[in-house]
This record gives sequence, structure tokens and C-alpha cells, in this order.
Amino acid sequence: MFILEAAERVFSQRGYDLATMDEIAAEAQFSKATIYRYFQSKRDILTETILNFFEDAERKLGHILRKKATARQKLKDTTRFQLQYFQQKKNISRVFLMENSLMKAIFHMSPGEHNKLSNEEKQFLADIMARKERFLKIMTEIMDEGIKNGEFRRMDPHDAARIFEAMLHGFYFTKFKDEKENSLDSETDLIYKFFLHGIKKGSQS
Amino acid sequence: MFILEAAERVFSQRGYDLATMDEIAAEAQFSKATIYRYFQSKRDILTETILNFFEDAERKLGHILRKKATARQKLKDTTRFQLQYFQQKKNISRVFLMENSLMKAIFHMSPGEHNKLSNEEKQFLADIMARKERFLKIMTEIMDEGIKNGEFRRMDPHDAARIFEAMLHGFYFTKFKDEKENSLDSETDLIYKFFLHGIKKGSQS
Amino acid sequence: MFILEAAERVFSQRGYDLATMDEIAAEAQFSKATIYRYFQSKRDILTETILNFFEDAERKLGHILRKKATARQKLKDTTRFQLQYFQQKKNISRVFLMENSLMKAIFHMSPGEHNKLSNEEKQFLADIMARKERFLKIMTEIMDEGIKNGEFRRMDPHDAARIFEAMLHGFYFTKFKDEKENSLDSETDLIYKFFLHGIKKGSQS
Amino acid sequence: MFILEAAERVFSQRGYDLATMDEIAAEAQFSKATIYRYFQSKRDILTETILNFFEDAERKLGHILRKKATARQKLKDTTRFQLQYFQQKKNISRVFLMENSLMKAIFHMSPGEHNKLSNEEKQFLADIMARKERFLKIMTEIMDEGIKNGEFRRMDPHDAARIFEAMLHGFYFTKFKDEKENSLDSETDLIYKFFLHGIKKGSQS
DNA sequence: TATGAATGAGCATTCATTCAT
DNA sequence: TATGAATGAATGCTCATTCAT
Repeated sequence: MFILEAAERVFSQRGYDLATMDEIAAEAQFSKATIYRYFQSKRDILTETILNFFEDAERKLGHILRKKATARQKLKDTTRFQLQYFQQKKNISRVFLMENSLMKAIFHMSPGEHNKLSNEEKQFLADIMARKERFLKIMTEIMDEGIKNGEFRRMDPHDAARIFEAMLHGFYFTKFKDEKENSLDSETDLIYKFFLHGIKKGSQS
Repeated sequence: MFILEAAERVFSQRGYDLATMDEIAAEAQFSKATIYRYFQSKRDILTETILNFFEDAERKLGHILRKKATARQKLKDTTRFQLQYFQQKKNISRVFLMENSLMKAIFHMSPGEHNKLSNEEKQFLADIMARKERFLKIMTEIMDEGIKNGEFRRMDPHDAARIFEAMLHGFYFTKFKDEKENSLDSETDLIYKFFLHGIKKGSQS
Repeated sequence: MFILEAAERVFSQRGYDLATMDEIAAEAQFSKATIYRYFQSKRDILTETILNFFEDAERKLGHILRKKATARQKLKDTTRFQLQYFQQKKNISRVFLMENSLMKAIFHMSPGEHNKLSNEEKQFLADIMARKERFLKIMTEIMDEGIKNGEFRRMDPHDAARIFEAMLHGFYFTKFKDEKENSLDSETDLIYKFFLHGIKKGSQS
Repeated sequence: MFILEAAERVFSQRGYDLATMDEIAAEAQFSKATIYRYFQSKRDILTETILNFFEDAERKLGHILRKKATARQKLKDTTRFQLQYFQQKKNISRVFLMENSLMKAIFHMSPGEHNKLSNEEKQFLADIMARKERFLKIMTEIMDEGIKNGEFRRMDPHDAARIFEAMLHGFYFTKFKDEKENSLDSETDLIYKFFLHGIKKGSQS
């Protein structure tokens, strides 16, 4: 659907709040009314956009996991893939990962306030969290594999997966876009190595 | 200035876009008009807020650096401090680190478009980047210290600092607020260890 | 025409302003475009609906008039019929009798402004007024009959008809729909008696 | 408050649905934003307008009731007052008495659906119904007085009051505005007489 | 004949900002 | 210094109507 692609572009560049339906419509080269024939609301468009993004990423990550390769190789491939995927879909990843107005609901909500959300919203949040969890699970499996076959040290694979994801996301969102984008390869290498070896002396075999 | 504190609270809870001048004024217990006597615009308030935040954090980080301790200890203290500081000022850190509408200017701007920014904005952005760099420099010094005294392996200390910051930020912003907040200590430990040892087998001495 | 019936249902439940062409189309199980093949505009549909309503009511009233019965009996039958007819077609009667947006043209229009109406609209208004007048004429005939044969006192039969209609309409539109709907019979009785005897002492023979 | 007066004028001429905030603002010679400083919503404005109308009318009716006069005289005065008041405030009476979009809630709502209304709306409806009932009560008292002192025949005074109100409202809303407005006196007379004597022969003493 | 797709013109509401006092 | 009042410019969303097929 062209509309979703247009929306993705606009959300990316402007963020959810600042993006206007007028802009999305203009980008999609449709009238606003037409947009509303296909989506019920701005929020709805964001929802679909994010879900799309996730589904796509999950599918692709799955491919890597199923390859025959050492856990290390998979980890490296994964690193590379995510860096590149975030870069390519930078816009929507950013929206998804930290869009305030939406995520506010998730992030800034004391447990007791969860009721304030509409059922639809709860459904959506549950959906997102489930997908995030599945995403994490894939990474956890790689860690587990590596531990079992002796490539990685004994550790909680889920913790390792979390830290790894944190590092990736942090790396991505920390860097200023203006920075002369280092090659994907060198960035992959940087992260992969640090994550593998740590910084302690003697760690590096 | 009370206004800035009030603004920090509001920005934190609502995000820059969703925060309204009415809310800020109400929180500051002043009239909107009064707010405008002290600040030129909403953007201006954000600017000051962020600068404050940075200055404060930098000062505190500096204390840690100047203590007599091993680099490892400093790293651990730093980890702990940042986790706790982000937590305490969670809102404003979030606003600062990734507030779309503002950061958009930084992040989503192709080199050629830099002219679109007003001089004021350029000044502000330069200011922020400089502070971020100073922040990173402090971390770099810790890394350097550790490398020189043999605590850490030989590596680019600036890269290490970047990766470390990425990990911290990513960790913080990755976690869903609802998660039963693990103790600061255990979180500190988790991050510190992974960063120190990496995941490779045999890395852990 | 099925469309008109569907429209009548929708106008009834939602009122002219709130009724949307989408609703009418859905109710008629046609596409909006198809509706527009048969009617030029929403207004046009209302027009036809009202005219239908009137024609139907007039025909049925005529039957009562032509029956052989005392004027009193006819009056009572008329009362009953109108109460029941309004009830059955409650929606459209309401729309017709006082739908603001349309009737505005009639009701809230100083003599001088009459020109603002299109010829079509003028035609329509003239049509409606004529029908209303015919309606009233039927009632007037009943009054006249009763006066002439001594059932009713001497009075202006047209005035009597007007008052009667006013009472009926007022009664109908005054009652809140939630009210436990009294039986048609008892309502008929209530109105009929008051109109016949008035409230003065000694009036009731 | 000027805004309410302006709103009353606009609602009257255009009806609730068709009235736009732009129109109300223009009529009040304020900007829309200013209107919103004083009223929370369009609905809110209508609410206040109607409540005002009712309060005012009730107060004035009360005066008549408390005068020393025969019940008949009071009835006549009441008739006159209401005709004139409706005329003067024709606009808002119409809106109140039959505005579809609002009254829909009251009129077209099966008992079970009452929950769909917000608490505010329920409050408002309850308020209106209470006022309507009080209004009716005043009329009922006049009827009762007349019955007790022998001016009126024995009857249910509440029924009589209802029929009377129905007649008045029906009369008012039945008449086409274009009609050469008969003098208030002659209209008062017409209604009063019919209601007092009925149409039966011999009723007139 | 029938319709899915498309839209222009609006509408209620919000908000950063200004200004008279 | 402090503020209540006022507003221009948006913004998300709706709806009667048109048109290509």
C-alpha cells in the first residue's frame, strides 16, 4: 500500500506528533479524505506502519538464525543486519523505538494507570510487546546455541540478548546523523568485537 | 529558576510536543505571560532545560573521574551513576536523548540542509554537541587510564567510550517502564560485567 | 422505491443533519453512487420523503372523512389515526414537522429574504404548504360538519382545526420517548375529551 | 455574557448542527479561540443557553402564579406570557424543544441505551427534564387551584396541564413564520377560549 | 445500471504567542 | 513584575458529491 510507505516516510522525518495528515496525504499524493478511506485514524496508520516494520524485520532475522553457521557468525550477521536495517528504515525504527507520544503510553504509565488505555490500545501495546519479545527470543537462541557449543561463556542467554540489543539500539540512536557514516562493515566490526571480548585485559585471546 | 524546574517536570512527563505552555505555566504557578517574560519561546525553555541537565550531569561525572580509584571502579561507579541519573531524570534524559521534534534538526538533516537552521539554532546544536563530546571525553579518559595501567586491553579508548555509552543508553531506553525495576545494583552489575568481559568463552578470567 | 424507504428510516433515526449519505446507502444496500443516480442531492431525498409521507397521510385521512359517522366520531377517529400515524412514522413526522435545517428556510425567513431561495426550493415549499393546507382543510370540513349538525358549538371551523392540530402535534412532540407509552386508546381519549369539553366547570354535560 | 447571547442568536437561526463555531465567534465578535476560553465545547454552549432560557422562563412564570387572581385569569396570563416568550426567544425555544441532534438523545433512545450517554450528558438531560417537570408543575398548580375553587371542572390537573402545554407548543411550532402574525392578544384569546370551553355545543355557558 | 475510489470544503478544537493593563 | 484576555494558524477528521470504469 502506497499510503503506508508515504506515511513511513513522513513519520520518519517528522515524528508522529509533528507529522500531519496533510503531509502524509501530500506525500502519498492523495487527498486527506482518501487516506481516511483506508485508515481510521492517524494512530491507526502508525500502528500499521510499526507492525509492518516488525513483521518484516522478524522474518529477515529468522533467515539468519536458520542458516548453518557458528553462533559467532550468526551474531555478527545479526549485528550487521540490524545496523543496516535500522539505517534503511531509520525513520520508522526511531518512531517505533522511542516515539514519545505513543510510547509514553508504555513507558510512562504506572501499572495502576493501565486501565486508562482503550482496549484497542491495549491490544496494540500487547502486540508490540509480544513482537519485541519474539525478537529478543531469536537473539536469545543464538546466545544459547553459542553457550552450548562452547563458543560463548556460561551466562544467562536472555541477559546477553538484552545487553546486545541495548548496545545496538544505543549505538544507532546515539550517533548523530551528520557523522560521516562509517562503513557498515567497520561499525559491525566495532560492535561485534566489543560485545564478544569486552574490554578487560587478557580477554582477547 | 523555578520555571525551568517546572518545565523539566512537564517535558519529562509529556514530552516536548505534548507539553503545552499552559501546563508548564500551571506547574510553575505562574501565568503564561509571565513565562514569556523569562523565555522567548517554548523551544527556548527546552534549550535551557537540556543545557541545565547536561551541566549538572557533567559536573557530577567529573567528581567520579577525579576520585582515587582503579579505572574499573570508576567505570562501575560511572555505570551506576548514569543509570541512576537517567532514572531520576528519566524524563528529561529521554527528551534530551531523542526528543524527535528537536533532535530532528540534528538527526534528520542532510549536510546540505544545515543552512535552514537559524543562527540561534545552530548555536544551540553546536553547544549540545560540544557538551556531548565533553561527556564522552570524560568516559574516554577513564578508558585511557585503564588501558595505560593495564586494567583494560589495548583498544581505541574513544571507541570504547562510545560503545559504553551506547550500551547504557540503549539499556535504559530499551526497558519497558512497567518491568519490575531491578535494583540499581543488579543492573549496574549486569552492564558492567558484560562490558568488561564480553561474551566469549575464556574471556572471563 | 427502496431508496426512499431506507432514507425514511435513516432520517427518522438520525435526523436530516446527522444522517449521512453513507448511512442511507448502507441502509438501502446500494452504493452511494447509485443513490446519486436516482436523486440529485441529499436535500432532494428529503423532499421526496416528505412528499411521500404527506401524500400517504392525506389519503388515509380522506378515508375517515368519507365514512358515514357523526362529526364527533370522525374527530375521535382522526385523533386516533394521527397519534398512531405519527407514532409509526415518528421519525419522519418529526423531520417533517420541525427539521430545522430544512424548515429553517420556511420558518426563519423574513419576507424579504424569500428571493434567496432557488426556484426549485420555492416550488418545494409551495408544495408543502399546499399539502399542509389541504390537510388542515380536511379537518376543517369535519369541524364544519359538526357545527352544522349541531354537534359542535358555533365557531370558526378553521380556527378549531388549527387548534386541534396544534394540540395533537404538541402532544406528540412534547412527550419524552422514554415515558411509558400510554395506550393509544387512553391517549386518544385524553386529547379528544379535552378538546371536546374544555376545562371549564359545567362544560361537561 | 455576550457570547451566550450571540450563541443564542446563531443557534436559533441555524440550529445546533448547522451552527458553526465560526459563526458563533463572528456573531460574538470574538475569535474562536476566545470562545473556547469560556466554554469547553459547542455542546457546552448549547447547554448553558438552554439552561439560561429555562431559568428565566421559570422565574417569570412564577410571578404570574403568585399574583392574586382567579385561576382563569392566571391561565390567560400564562397563555399570553408563553406565546410572547416563545415568540421573543423563538430561536432558542425551538432549539430546546425539538433540536434533533441533542434531543435525539432523549427522544430516540430505548431505555436500555441510556448508558451510552456520558455522565455529563446524563446530568444535563436530568437537569432539563427536572426543569421541564417544574415548569409543568407550575401549570398543574394553576389547574388545581381552579378545580378547587370551582372555576374548572373536576379533572386530573396534571393531564390538563400537559394538554395545555401541548396546545401552546403545538400552536407555536405549527404556525409558519411567514404568516401575518396575528396580534398576541387575538392568539391568546383563541387558545384560551378553546382550551376553556372545548368545542362541544352547549359547553359555552 | 452500478460502484469503488477520490476529493474539496468544512468543522470542532488546540496551542504558542501577544498585548493592554 | 505579573497577568487575564485574545487570537492566527493549525490539525485530525467528516461528508456530500463526482467520476472513471
